[in-house]
Amino acid sequence: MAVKKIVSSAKLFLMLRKNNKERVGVADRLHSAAIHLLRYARKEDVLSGEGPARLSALSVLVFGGPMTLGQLASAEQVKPPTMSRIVAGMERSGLAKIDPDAGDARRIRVSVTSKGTRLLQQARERRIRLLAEVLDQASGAEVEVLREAAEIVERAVRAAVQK
Amino acid sequence: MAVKKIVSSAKLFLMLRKNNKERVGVADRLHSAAIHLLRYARKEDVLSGEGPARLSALSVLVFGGPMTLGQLASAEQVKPPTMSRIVAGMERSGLAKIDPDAGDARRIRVSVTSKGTRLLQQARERRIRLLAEVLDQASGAEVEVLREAAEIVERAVRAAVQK
DNA sequence: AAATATACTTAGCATTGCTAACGAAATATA
DNA sequence: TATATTTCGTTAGCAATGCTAAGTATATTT
Repeated sequence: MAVKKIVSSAKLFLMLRKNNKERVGVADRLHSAAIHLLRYARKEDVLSGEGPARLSALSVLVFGGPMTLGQLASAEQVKPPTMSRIVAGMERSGLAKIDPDAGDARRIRVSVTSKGTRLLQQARERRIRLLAEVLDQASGAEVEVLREAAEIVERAVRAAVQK
Repeated sequence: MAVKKIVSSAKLFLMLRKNNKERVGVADRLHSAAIHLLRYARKEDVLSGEGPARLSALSVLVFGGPMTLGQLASAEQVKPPTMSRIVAGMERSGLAKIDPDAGDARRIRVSVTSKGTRLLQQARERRIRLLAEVLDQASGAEVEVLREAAEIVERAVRAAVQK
């Protein structure tokens, strides 16, 4: 089968030999599951009238508080020119506002507006409601497994990014 | 999931919290974890020289076999014009080839080339290797939780999409 | 045979990613 | 102090990827 052919390529074969068999297989499945989950969830985002990059940046601002453009770019793992345009778009839409930085005139301070907070809240509700409906397929025990898995992934990724 | 659409999103959110607090909370965490996981993994994809949409479509072709453009668009949850351009790009890059459908001259049959298979293998290796490194943060028991979680998510999303 | 439906393409728009090149401000160094 | 370097953000321009509207060609239905 095609799956077997793919996984047995040279470098992955080495990893299998290193006792990492379980981790590689899980990484593969996890990757696939995350893709399918988000692809399904993003259907709802269209309703907000804003693109995915703006919604994601808005989320960082709402939960992380005001920050400079560079910090926002770094948080979103995007280059400064890209974030510059995303912030400009959010400002045009009235979702964020820009203020000069107190101590450094090169920097700008980006913060979310009340409209931005409202819009993000609605978008989050829609996505999460949709995913919660998906989880109706799962038993209580399975939901508990998913809760633990989400925490494990968050912790591991946070450690990897920081490294 | 019988939910009246007349209810405002705020009230609906409260309803869900009341009736289904656990699932909504898990949906939220799962959503966030999936975003962070994929954002981290996509760093590696740049090395392939192809964009995410082409890599993803290529993956569908490799694992699902040759199919029409419409089937591919449906599998990727994208509209036909979008897939039309993605397929054209894959053909220009020599990753896929296009043949006329035997029984219906309106359709085109898209299949992966050996170059496409090779490129996908390499991209998969990079992503999965990176994620497997991330999983080094996790214990054996945690990896097992993740394996189960991936299966649960795949099953639930597949059911939801089909519905 | 004619009308309708389906499959795909083309054209045109917006968003989002990048690099290169620029300006302004802060910091380091001579 | 004066100059050089570094840092922060923007502008310009390219490519990819999402969409809708509209067109073409082929199948299907009436």
